[in-house]
Parts: sequence; C-alpha cells; structure tokens
Amino acid sequence: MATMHDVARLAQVSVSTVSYVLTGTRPISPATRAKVRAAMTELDYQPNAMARGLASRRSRILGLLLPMDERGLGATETAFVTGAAAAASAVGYHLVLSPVGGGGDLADLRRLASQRMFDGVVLMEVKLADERVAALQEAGVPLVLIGRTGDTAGLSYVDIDFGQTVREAVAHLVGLGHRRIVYVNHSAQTLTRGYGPALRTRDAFVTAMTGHGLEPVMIPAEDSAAGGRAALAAALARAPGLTAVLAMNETAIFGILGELTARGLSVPDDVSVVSMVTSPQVAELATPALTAMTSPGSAMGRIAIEALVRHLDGAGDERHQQLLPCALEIRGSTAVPRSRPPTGG
Amino acid sequence: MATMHDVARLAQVSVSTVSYVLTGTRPISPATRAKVRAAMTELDYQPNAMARGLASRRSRILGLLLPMDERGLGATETAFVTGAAAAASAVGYHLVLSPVGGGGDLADLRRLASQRMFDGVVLMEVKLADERVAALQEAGVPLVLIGRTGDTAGLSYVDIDFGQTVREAVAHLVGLGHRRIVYVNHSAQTLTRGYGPALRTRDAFVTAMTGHGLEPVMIPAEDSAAGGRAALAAALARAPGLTAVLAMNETAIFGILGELTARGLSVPDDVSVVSMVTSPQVAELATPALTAMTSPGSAMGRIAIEALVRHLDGAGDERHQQLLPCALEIRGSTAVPRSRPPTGG
DNA sequence: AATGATCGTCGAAGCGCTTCGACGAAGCGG
DNA sequence: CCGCTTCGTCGAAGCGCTTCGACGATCATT
Repeated sequence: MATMHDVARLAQVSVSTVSYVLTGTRPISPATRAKVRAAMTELDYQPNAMARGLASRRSRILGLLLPMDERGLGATETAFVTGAAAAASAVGYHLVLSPVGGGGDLADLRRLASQRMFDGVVLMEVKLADERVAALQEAGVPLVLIGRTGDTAGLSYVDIDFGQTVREAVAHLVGLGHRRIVYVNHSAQTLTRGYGPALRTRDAFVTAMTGHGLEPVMIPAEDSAAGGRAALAAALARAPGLTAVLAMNETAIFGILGELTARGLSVPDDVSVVSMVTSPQVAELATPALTAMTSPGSAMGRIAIEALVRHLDGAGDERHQQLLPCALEIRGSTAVPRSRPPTGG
Repeated sequence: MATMHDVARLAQVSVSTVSYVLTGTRPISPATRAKVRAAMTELDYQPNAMARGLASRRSRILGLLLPMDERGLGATETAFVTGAAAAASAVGYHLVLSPVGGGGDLADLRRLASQRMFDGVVLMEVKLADERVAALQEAGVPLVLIGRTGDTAGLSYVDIDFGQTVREAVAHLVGLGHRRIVYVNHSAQTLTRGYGPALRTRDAFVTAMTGHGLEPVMIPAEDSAAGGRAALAAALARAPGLTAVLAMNETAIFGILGELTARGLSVPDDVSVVSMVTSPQVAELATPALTAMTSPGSAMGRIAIEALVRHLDGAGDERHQQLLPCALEIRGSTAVPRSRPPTGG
C-alpha cells in the first residue's frame, strides 16, 4: 500500500505538495501537478481514508439512522435508503446504515454522535416529538430529517406533503362521484405514539372531507394483511354504504383487497380503492393494479443527502425545509361508483 | 470534546494507560482502572473513531456491497440488508451501504477497497462468474459472499440451499397429486447473465421433476407483474393441462396470480401456486396467502456479518461456507388438484 | 539470598494525512 | 530599481489514538 510519502519521494516533491495536488487547497504549477499525478498512477496510490479523516476532521461518512423494528422496511422506506446511498456515493461520501433500536436508547445515539465518525446524519422515521433530534443537535452533528417534528424551527427536513396527497386522493374520488369514503390509517398505537404521517393524514383527511361537505370516517389498521381485513370489516360496519377506501397502510392494503374479494365486493365496481404514499412496484402487484399516490421514493433520500452535504460543504446556515408531493397515478382500482351502494344490493 | 489526553491528566496516569484500560490489551490494576473510568465518565469521553482507526489499522467498518439497479431491492434483499446492519451494530461494527453500480465498474471497487476504510466486505448478488470477487481478494479485503460463485474454493459464503428448496417445493406439489408442474423462473436475460439462483433452481427443478418421473417445464419471466402475466400465458400454452405453478420470482408472482384470476382459474382449486424464496410478509399479501418456501431473510445477513467478524477478530483462516434452507410454509395457494385438468373443463 | 519472570505503568514513536507559517522567486507599480 | 504582493513549494507540527520497549516493583523459584 503506497503512502503519500512514497508518492512524494517518487515525484521528488514534499509530502505537503502531494496533499495540495490532491485537495486543491493551494495552487500547484501544472508541471508539478503532472509529476505528482504520474507518481500516483505509477504507485497506484489511494489515500488512506482514516488518516485523511483524522487530519482533516472530516470523515466523509454520513449516518442514516433508521429505526429497526421487527418487520424491517417497507418498499417506500427501502427506496429512501437506496436513494440516499446512491446520492451519497455520487458526491463522494459513504453512507453508514445505523439501526438505532426504536426503543429510544438515547445513550447509544449520543455515543455514536460523539465518536465523530459521522460528518452528518439523516434521521428517518421522525416522530412529532422526537428526543433524538435534540440529542443529535446537542452533540453538534449536522442533521437532516426525513419526516419532521411538530416544531421544525431551525431544523432541516424533507417530508412528504401529506396535505396535498390526501387532498388530491380525496378529490379524485369525489370527482368520480364517491360520497362515502373511509380512510384506513395506521394503527391506533401508531397514532398515539405521535407518528407524524398518521396524524397529518388524519387531519388532512378531515379537512378535505369536510371541505367537500362529506363526513370523514377513519379506521385504524395494524400493519399487516390481517389488520387490513379487520379494518375493512370495521369500515363496513361503521359506514355501511361506503363506496371508496383510502388507505395509507402499504401492508394492510392487500388485506383490504382480499377481504373485499372475500365478501363478494369487486374492485373498482363496488368499491374504489386508493393507496397513498405507495411505490409503483407495490401498486402494480395488486389485481387490479392500484390507483395510488406515488411516493417520491428514492428522490427523498437523495434530496436529504444533498441537503446535508450542501450544509457540510460550506454554504451558510440556511435550513432546508421541503415537502415533496405524491403524484396521483390512476390505475385500475378506482371508478365511478355504482348507483346503488353495494350493501343495498 | 474530551480527548484521551484530558482523561489521562484528570486521572493522573499516562495516555497509554488510558488506552490500555480502554482496549484491555495490557493488565491494569483495579485501582488505576477505576480512576481512569471515573475520569472518562466525568469528562464524558468518547474515543475518536478516526484516530483509533488510523492507529490500530482497523476501522471497525464493514462494507455491504450491493448492486443498485433501477428497481431497488426486493423484500428478501431488504431483509438481508437490515439483518446485516443489525448484526454489525450488535458486534460493535458499523455497516456502510455501498452501492456499486451493477455495470461492473471494477475500478471503483478497487479504489474503495484500497482506501482501507473497510475492515471487511460482504458482497451481495454474486454471479456465477464474478470478477468483483477477484478484485476484492487482490486488494486483500476479507470477504464474505451472499450467494456464491461457480468455483467457491477458498471463499466464504452464505447462500440459500436452492436444491433443498426446489426439492421440497416439488415434493409438496407431487405429494398433493400434481403431475403437470411449471416452473416460472427469472428472465432469460438473467439466466444468460449467469445469475446463480436462477441457474441453480433451474437445474434443481429438472432433477426433482425427472426424479419423480415427470417432465420439467420451465418458463422465464421478467421481474414485473406484467412479466408474470406473460409467463403464465406462455405456461398455459406450453403445458395446457398444468395444475401447479412453482415461481421463483417475487415480483412476477402477483402477475401470475392476477392472470390466473383473469382467466377464470381459481387458486388453489384449479391451479396450485408455490412461491420460492419468499418472505412471509409478501406471501401474506396475496389472496389466498401463498404457500411458500420462506427465505432465511435477515438471518442470512446476520450470518454473513458474523462470519466476517469472526474472520477479522482472529480465529484461523477457515472458510465459512453455509447453505441455508428455505422452510415450506403451507398457506392457502396449494391444494389437491381437481380430477379434470382446468383446460379440459 | 540471588535470579528470573510477571505485573503495572510510562514515554515515545509512529499511523498517513492536513495545514500553517515561512520563504525564495516572480511580477508589479512607481 | 526598490519595496510590495502573489505564486509555488517546503518543513514541521499536529490530528487522537495504539503499541512497543523499557523499567521499577513484586513475586515465585532455586
């Protein structure tokens, strides 16, 4: 393994000159630069990442802090992660996947932050009141959130525009002529835990429905096919004449579809279904393919990383706060409702 | 940010003593150890990861090299990744997600390996003839594969036992009375590219079927719902009396199911379906839930990391070569075939 | 009682790089 | 032609840690 010393000797310059060629922090004459470059090539020189990190106090490593509970990541979260990894790699940073146990072990987080291994950090699955944010800020680690806390003052974040998403989804259904629309959200527990997307979509749904002069009915569902089935049963009980279901729960949606079929209700003829914040791949899995609000997917991870890097690589202290829309993609699961409500037939 | 120097001064010992307390590489008296520990606590000392890495020539960072093509990761691969991240974190290592563009940019890989940022590397999506393996070995980076090359001499790997998986799946169907079984594999292109799982399952399928005295029919399918639909159409054309479909393609399977339904064939009454190397979550999405060979999921990532760390932390040079079985989980998509083949009715 | 071995600690020499101050050589206006 | 800045390069001082050799002190061995 060649070191900078070897390159310097071969090129007959000093070590610092080699460093300046590498980093460009001081002007170097073309002739010298060429000599150094040649030596590097000849020796197949690669700078040692650790040494560089120690001396420059910049590791060029970014942390992606993601909660790692039992059921892994959904398609949408996976897209964030891969998008972030690709973006980091594109700008010459490494991305460390750091599973921070959901069970708020702040101490671990503090330790991690103090090791100075990460130049900056992207925090996923942020709750409305998230103590991790404060812990990271105290440790002085540049931070970008995917999602956002209740009070976003002084924070950088990228999040989905849930207001827009729900509004468009509801508008689509109402435009088709639906009046009795049920919203299947995440579980009740998730709501009480203060999970932003669940709360924000709930509020947006109420606003959107009342805006159309309709009654908002929300049913919570566990994140599983069984949860979806149960939720649909509950929905039919609460709103017997329902003609459309709006779902936020990428996992439960398949249970919902299954239960509809099991009850002899056809999609979209009897009941229209819109899946929100969903990846096209998942939407295509269903039969019929789901009309969905397509999540920004990997773009979100990319934007978060780019904002973080911009913040690190200089610029001012300006915060990056951005909401990304979900795009309505109409597939086969929505249609004009039957004149007679399904339970009346 | 307190340094070791500060701790040493406060504890009134030398810097090296502090280091020995931390690493345990030399005996330290209980009294001294206590003094040092107290000083560390008081100063809230955290060792600097870069400095440690430079001096010890061990970064405690592991690389997870995953190909990042357009369509992200499937549920099974995601489970590998999260399992690996959790395992790494559990043994005090960091896991860097390194998307190496599928388009064999060996140079990038070599550069990465030479930076000495990774103590070791897990390589995913290994092809039968994979030049990346040689590149990494030349760079002297300890290596564990998820998947395996054709010639595994001297390599450590963890892979799925495709032989067992196919055998059990076929045995299950044959046991139910099925005779005309079609195997839907990955795409033809994937096969020619030398993707191990596709090739190994193909061979295993031929062996298993002929072993039962049956004719093996294999159909390739693109990794998409549309690909699955097309594959099922092709399968019905090639084997009109088919009563069972075996699928390896987590994405295409939903297209297969959709097309079956569209043709008025019911699952499992007319056609039984077994999905191979599938996560329970995905199997549960379908209606009826899929009988599947459940992939080892996160265990595989964990085992790979553990093997790598064992290799790093000492032990000998013994290679870790392990095949993990998939477990047959019978759900609702398989049943005894109808007496009359579906197309005959 | 003399001889090693072992224990507990220290000081110093790096690990491979960045960066600061310095300094000769040009280039410039007056 | 003198002093001034700018350019291009060098040497040296770290960055915060590990690790090696050394050295009293303690302890078991003959």
